This record gives sequence, structure tokens and C-alpha cells, in this order.
Amino acid sequence: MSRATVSRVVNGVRNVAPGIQEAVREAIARTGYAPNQAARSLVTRRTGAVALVLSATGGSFTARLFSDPFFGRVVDGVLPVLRERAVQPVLLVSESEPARLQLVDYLRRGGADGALVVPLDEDDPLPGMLVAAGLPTVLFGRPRPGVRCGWVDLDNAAGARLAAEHLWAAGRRRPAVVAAPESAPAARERLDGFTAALAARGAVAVPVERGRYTEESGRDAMARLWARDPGIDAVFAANDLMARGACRFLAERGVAVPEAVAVVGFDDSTAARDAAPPLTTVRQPVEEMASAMARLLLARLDAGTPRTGSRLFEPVLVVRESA
Amino acid sequence: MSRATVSRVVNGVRNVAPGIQEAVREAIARTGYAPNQAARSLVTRRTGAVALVLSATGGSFTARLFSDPFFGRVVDGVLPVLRERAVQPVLLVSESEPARLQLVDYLRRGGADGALVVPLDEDDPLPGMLVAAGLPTVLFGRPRPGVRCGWVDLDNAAGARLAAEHLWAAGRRRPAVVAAPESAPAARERLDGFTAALAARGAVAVPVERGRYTEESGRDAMARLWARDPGIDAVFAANDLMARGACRFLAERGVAVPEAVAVVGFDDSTAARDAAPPLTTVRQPVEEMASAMARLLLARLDAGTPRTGSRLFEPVLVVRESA
DNA sequence: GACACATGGGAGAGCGCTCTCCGAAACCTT
DNA sequence: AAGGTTTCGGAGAGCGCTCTCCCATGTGTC
Repeated sequence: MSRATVSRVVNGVRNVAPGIQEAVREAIARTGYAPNQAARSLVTRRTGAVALVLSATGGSFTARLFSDPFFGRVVDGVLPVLRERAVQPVLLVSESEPARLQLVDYLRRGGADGALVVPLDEDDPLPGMLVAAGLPTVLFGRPRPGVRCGWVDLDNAAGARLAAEHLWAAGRRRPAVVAAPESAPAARERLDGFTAALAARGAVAVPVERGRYTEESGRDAMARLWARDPGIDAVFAANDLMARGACRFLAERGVAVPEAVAVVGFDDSTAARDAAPPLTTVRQPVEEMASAMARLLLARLDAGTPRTGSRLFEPVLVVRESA
Repeated sequence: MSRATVSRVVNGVRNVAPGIQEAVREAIARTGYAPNQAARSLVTRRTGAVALVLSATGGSFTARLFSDPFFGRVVDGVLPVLRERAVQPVLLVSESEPARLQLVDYLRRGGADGALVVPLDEDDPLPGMLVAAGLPTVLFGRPRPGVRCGWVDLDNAAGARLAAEHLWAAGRRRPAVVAAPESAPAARERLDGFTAALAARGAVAVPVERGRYTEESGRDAMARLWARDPGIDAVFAANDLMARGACRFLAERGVAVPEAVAVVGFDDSTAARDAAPPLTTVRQPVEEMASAMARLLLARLDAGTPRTGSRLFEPVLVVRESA
């Protein structure tokens, strides 16, 4: 029996007589034969694997990676979609400059058919490098300008609007914002969406201070806001950790949350649930976004077209005790 | 210029005139050429990648995976060793039966040159499957009987002895044990090591109850011990979570820790540090063990021999407040 | 019963590398 | 200067698959 016939049976194509099929399968099972992926890839130009890249530009981040439940949610969303299509999910971490270069090299050489990238930092060069290498890529979060690839993202402006409307409806008329660094598009949308929604309701200029996503920086930003205007009755923070920082400052000053000042966070991370008081926050459907990301990539691989689709998700306001 | 010359330059072998080398490198840089890994693997029978497999037999464990800092420590230990050798680390998760089969298939086809496996459950069939498939494998923890592969492990008996000696030196003469399921070799060693060390000092029979590694099961085991003998003045638990459970039971009964009953855990996980009171516990050097695991695998791949070495690590007692 | 037509399965090219040969050229040595 | 020795680089086989031909059968039609 020729190799061609075996190949046909293994790949389930063309018409092979049932008897022969049976014999081939039996032989495969008996000998424990496994086709050589390298040889197969050489001709099919497919590896059957897709990379899920967790990338950061800052130093040692495996501690962050394996303690922030966010990544677990991403993985949970991605795995079932790939498994169903018999595509092997491969996790890669890019935590330093040499790691990034090695990783790009690995993928350029054909380590995987495509990449799902979760960048932690806005200035991460990795997505641009992968796209430049011609690798089908889908990002969690919109790419930097000039990088053309698929993405999934949250409608940050809509989320900010939800927060604004909630605070307004609760009678808060002197809100402030603890924003994130200006460079981040998502951060800009959250800020602009919030101020625009309030302006539409006739609110005057909203005081803004910026943090760097950490709890400590949120605390400091809140301190600056308070110094500028102790009449503030609500705070919208660009993420949950900074919202916690704001709460901590207010607690230190003996300001009651939410009675005197209402606080709304963003993300609905576990940090929001575990905060004191539990944070009212804007939720992103991470698992759904992650599985959509996987589906977008698979669709592109199937189609073979150079363009990848994108999808914007709607946020939901989760009301707890802080506002 | 022939392909052979280019190949020689890329792989840095044999004598190629410096001028030619320069020209080749320049051309590679200019055209952005990346060698096809599949073609290369086909002839070298190497992929240049090593799998780090995180495996569990129970259901959804990505939540556990991305919240237990243990895995982050393992990854931190493995990555630098592989990077230094320009081997691409590839994380694979095996969280269900179909995932396991797909993963074994992927590796059997040549997805990676070897596997570093971190099994969470003692009855995990994955290591045996990989070894049977002929894949160079190194385990975190000793393999089940009959599975011949390399491993790194902690000298559990020595750790248990440290705990026993610490409690004895503190004047505790009526200790009890919250042990793990009998099936686990590590668990058996911890129990036997503890009782043997005490017997050597003339202690009478030590009461033992078993838990299933969780805090809740530790609490229940402690309750059974207490029902058997409320005169117990010390407890040695086979892991930190069960030690916490024991503390919780004692707190519920108003029994002071460590004044009335001293508690010693095992692992020195963050659960130990965050416990109330902070746990005295036996520490495993996870990062070191993980990098040793990577080195053992690389050594085997270099040597090409079918046998892989193993290494046993010495535990250290970390004294905090619970004993 | 002769033809067209569908169907099963073999032969063989070729995917893009590596690496062993081997010939050509440069360099010593006596 | 003639031979031996080393150095450099080309030719070409072959890694283990897939997939396109193409021929040998089997099936249907008038």
C-alpha cells in the first residue's frame, strides 16, 4: 500500500474504500504511528498551532501574570474555541527585550499559524513587529496607529458614559476623574467619554488628575484632586486599582464612601470585588472578548485573506457599594 | 552563491570566508529572510522548542493556574535557563481529557523537543503518556511507579523531620498530623518522616487524619483529630492550605495558636504568609527546582541518551508565628 | 457488448532546508 | 618548483510528508 493512500486516510480526503481505511487505521493504532509535523508543515504551510502571546515591556512580570486573574479569563475564553477546531493553543510569554526578539523569530520561522496577542502596556512594540513579519495577528485592545491587524476591544467611551450617567442619576453634580496616562487610546476614550456625557447634561469642567494604573498612583491622584477641590462628590477612575487608591485616600481623610464621595472603577477585576467597600465598576466581558479574538483569527486563517476583522464589545455597569 | 553556503553562515559552522559571511548576513538583514523551521526540523529532527506543560485532571483549572503564584515561580525558574540556550519555551495547558489527548498528539508529532511537566494531581496519566510516546520528559515531583523519566523533587521526609524537631524542641509532646491522601508518594513521605522523627525521640503513636489538600478538608480533619483527643498540643499539616483549615477550626473553638496548639504547614506558599497567624512552614525552593528541571532536560537533549537525571532538593523550615 | 464515466489507488514530484561528499584554489613544506 | 595539505564553496541527496497527475478498475447507458 502506498504512502499516498495512508495520507488520504489520515487527512480524510478523497474516496478510499472502507476496507482499506479500516486496515490503515488499525495499522496506525497498532504501530503507534504519528505523522511528522515538520514534514507535513513543509508542504501544507500550516503548523496546526496558534500562539497566545502575553506580552509586557516592563521587567519581571510572571508574578503579575500568574496572580492577575485577568489572564486566566483570557485563556479560558481562547482555549475552547481553538480546541474545537483541533488547533493547538500555545502560550508564549514575552517579558523582556531578548524574549521578545526570540519570540518574533520563533513565529517568523513558522512556530505557529497566527498570534493572539494580549499586550499589557500601550507602548509594546510586539504587535507591530508581528504584523510587519506578516503573521496573522489579533490583538486584545486596539493596535497603535499604523499597525494594521485585527482586534477586539471594549467600547470604553460607552463604559465611561455608563459611569457618568449612574453618578448623575444619583445626584452627583461635582464629579472628578482619576485618568490613566494620555498615551493610551483606551484611557483617552474613558476620559473623553466621561466628560462628554456630563457636558451633555450641563456639568461644568470636570477636574482631572492622572495615575499610572497602580493603587498607589490612584491614591496620589486623588490627593491632588482633593487639594484642588474638597467639594468633589464623585470620582471616576480609569481602572479598579486606581479606584481603590482613591478610596484609600478618602478613608485616610475620614471621608465616607459612597455617602460623601461616590467612587466608580473600571474593569470589574477581582480587585473591585475585594475592595472595601466593594467597587461599583464598569465590566468588560473578557472571556467573550477572548473567544471572539480566537474566532477572528481562525476566520482569517480559513479565508486566507490578508485582512482580519475586528469587534467592539459593550460594557456593563456593575453596581456594588462604592457608588 | 549556493544554498549550502548560506546554510553554513546561518548555522555558524565550517569555514566560510569573512567577506562572504558579511555579504550573506547583509542580504539576510536586507530581505528579512527567516529560515523555514519546518524544513529545518525535517532534517535536524529538532524544533528548538521545549514544552512546559501545566497539567491537571480535575475540571476548569485555569482559574487555579492564574491565581496560584506557584506556577509563576515555576515559569520564572524555567524561562531564563531556556532563553540562555535560545530554546523557545512553550506553555501548554492540559486541563481536560480531550485537551490531554490533543496535547500528547501535538508533542508526539514533534511539536517540541521535550517536555517539562508540572502535574497538579498525583493520578495524572499525562507523564506516563508522554514517556510512552518516547518524548524526553522531566517532572516536577517524582513520577508514578512504572513511569521512567527524569524528575526534581523535594526531600519530603527531611522536611517533615524539620517540622517534627521544631515542635519537639518547643516542648510539644502530643502532636497530630493532618495528612494528604495515601496515594501520593510525597504525602506518604511527609507523614512517615514526621512520625519516624518523633518515634526516634520516644513519642508515642501520633494521631493522623487525612484531608484532600484544600482548606476545608484541613478544617474537617482537624475537627476529627480534636474529637479523638483534645489534648493535642501541635499539628503538622501536609500543605499550607490544610494548615490554614486547621487554624480556622482551632480559632472557631477558641483554642489559641500557637500558645495552646502549634501549627506547622508545608510548601511556604503565599497562603502561608497571608494566614492568620502567619504559618510556620517547610519551604520548597520552587524556582531552583524549576531551573534544575530545565537543565536536566537540556542535558538529556544534548547527550541524546535515553536516560534523564533527577535531583532531590533540601527543604528549609520557615519559622513564623503559628509554631 | 462497446462506449463513456465515475472511482480507487499508485507513482513521483516537490516543499526548504542541512550536510556529506568532492573538486578547486590557496597555502606550506622540502 | 613539485608535491602535499588545508581551506573554501558547490552539487546533490534526502528528511517525511502532501497532492497532482494518471492508469486500472468498476459501474451505468444505449
